[in-house]
Amino acid sequence: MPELPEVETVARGLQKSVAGRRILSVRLGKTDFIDDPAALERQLPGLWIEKVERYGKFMLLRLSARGDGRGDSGNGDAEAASLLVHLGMTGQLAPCGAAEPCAKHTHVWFELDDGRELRYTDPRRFGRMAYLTAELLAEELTAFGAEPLLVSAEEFASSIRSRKAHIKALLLNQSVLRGVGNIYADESLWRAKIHPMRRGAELSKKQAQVLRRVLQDVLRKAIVARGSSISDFLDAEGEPGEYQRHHRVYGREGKRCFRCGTAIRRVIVAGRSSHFCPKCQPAPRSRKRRS
DNA sequence: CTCGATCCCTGGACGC
DNA sequence: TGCGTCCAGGGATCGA
Repeated sequence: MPELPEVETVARGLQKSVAGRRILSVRLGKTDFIDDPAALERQLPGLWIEKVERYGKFMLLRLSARGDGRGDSGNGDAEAASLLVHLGMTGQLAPCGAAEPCAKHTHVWFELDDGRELRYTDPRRFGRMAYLTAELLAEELTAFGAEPLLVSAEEFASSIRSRKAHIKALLLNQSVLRGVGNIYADESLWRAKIHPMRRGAELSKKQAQVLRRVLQDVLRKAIVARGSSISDFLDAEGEPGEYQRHHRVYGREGKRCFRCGTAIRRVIVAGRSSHFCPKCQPAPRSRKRRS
């Protein structure tokens, strides 16, 4: 399940393996996850992949019509377009030899100028792909919140403490922070000793400060470990990540808390499984019942 | 505007 | 062995 560290891992891999290559042709299978399939087929052939970047959980393949691989001078930038890719739950984007057999659920093939193909595979098709001009891309990206690894303490605290929603929902909300998903939300709440159903506005300044620090720490360590491979995440080289070995609560319902030994519990918050230690992460006071 | 519930999709786990 | 059911979850959408 690609979240920020997994997408960062894939983007870095693709930056190494396909940046500087030219797209010769595009072939499409199922297209219900593509904004405008015809635009891909029409616009991409002939363009160079200048650079692969991450934005939240998105990958941005920066394209150009010239392709000296240097971004470089001149105009043209007004024309610069990007391929936006979201891996959803099960998406994979990786290059391979054009002659290699295709994995099941391969839906997009980009023929490259070096005999390889960049292929997109996604069984559940929760992902998204779109060809966007610079202008449309800029518009698209305004909907997202701060980058978790760059957000200042002040901005983080104010965006959380001004909200009444559950803290878990806020961490998952891409217009608040971009890139955090279920695993890293649970892991950072456990480290910060904050119950997932606490309200954003309930957090003290100190708690917000701690939460930001542990979230950044978890994300950085997960990037070093090349992400978490829970079910089927593989990076652009086809390798699994290692960070699942460091999980403290995610997927550990019924097992002992690493800090206090209490059984880890799971509740649904914001429609998602939320794992927490009932002792280390005390529940908010429930308003009803007093004897 | 804010928040929460529902739905999309497929493969894997599990019960009988 | 096979069939049915449930669950995983990012994000779009809708209603309160």
